[in-house]
Amino acid sequence: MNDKQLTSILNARSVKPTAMRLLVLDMLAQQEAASSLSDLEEQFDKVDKVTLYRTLKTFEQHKIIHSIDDGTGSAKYALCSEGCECNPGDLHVHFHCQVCKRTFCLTDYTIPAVNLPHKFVLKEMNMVMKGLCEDCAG
Amino acid sequence: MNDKQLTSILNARSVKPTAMRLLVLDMLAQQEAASSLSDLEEQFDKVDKVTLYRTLKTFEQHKIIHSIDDGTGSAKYALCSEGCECNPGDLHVHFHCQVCKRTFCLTDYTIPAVNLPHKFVLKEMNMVMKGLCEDCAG
DNA sequence: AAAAGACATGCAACCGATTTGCAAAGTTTA
DNA sequence: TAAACTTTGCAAATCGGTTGCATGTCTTTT
Ligand SMILES: [Mn+2]
Ligand SMILES: [Mn+2]
Ligand SMILES: [Zn+2]
Ligand SMILES: [Zn+2]
Repeated sequence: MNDKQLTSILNARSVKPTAMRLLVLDMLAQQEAASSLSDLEEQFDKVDKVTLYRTLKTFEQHKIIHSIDDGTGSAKYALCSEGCECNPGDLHVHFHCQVCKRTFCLTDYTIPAVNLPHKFVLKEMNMVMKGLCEDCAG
Repeated sequence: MNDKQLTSILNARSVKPTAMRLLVLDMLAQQEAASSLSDLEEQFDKVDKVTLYRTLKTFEQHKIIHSIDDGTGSAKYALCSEGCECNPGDLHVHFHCQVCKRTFCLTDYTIPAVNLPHKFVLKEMNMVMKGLCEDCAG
């Protein structure tokens, strides 16, 4: 993705397009699986972990990325689709491969509805499937 | 639950019923919501966190309890139902209340099936709903 | 019963992921 | 330009979870 496109994503979410943010956004856009803070840190020649951390926080707050709790103990991050508001209706299932350890957004798989007990109010959901991904299932 | 019942639960899962284990199991049986290590620690007058930790690990390995990753950063534990083998089929949905911070087992709500993309193999699942529990929804 | 073995417990210290504090650098505003 | 605000970098703290190791307890063997 070119600089113009990256900048416009940030602008659309009212996040100032600093050099650092453009770099991080670009890197996120290149990933095929969701990335942890450490994953991203490794892919930079030199970057401050805390700045990266805060950049991700900012992105998350402005719905540029969403964080995924796949149960591994380290949060993963992936780009939100354009116009995503991270509402329960927008949410998709995530898949964590136990072999290659990658976590994928199954963006076409919406989380099935569960009707809760009486009076419970639903605000958020998290659904993670674990097993073998297509590459590892052989 | 009386000592005899607690002992038989442990025996049924081949876990030696030590004084400590009986105490912990009794405490778990009294909870209406899933408990974290710290939750349990607070409820004892005096207990070593590591011993408590290892007791929970042992219980989990022997399927006396299951652990719940509700996304709060601290694992919660709750008793398994009798004869539970923690298979994908046995699994139920969990609900975390964002107000009172309690996490509940919705034992009657099985996780709905999602048919994964071609070649993906499912081994485990985790589904957590978040929002307001019946007490907090008012 | 004494010795040996096996398992359980307690305390200290470590670990990885995340978060905070604070000062320096960079930007925007007046 | 000077003040005000935001972003960045480095150090250090926090937090939940985990490991190492010595001690205690209970069981089995001699
Ligand atoms: Mn996703
Ligand atoms: Mn449960
Ligand atoms: Zn894989
Ligand atoms: Zn509640």
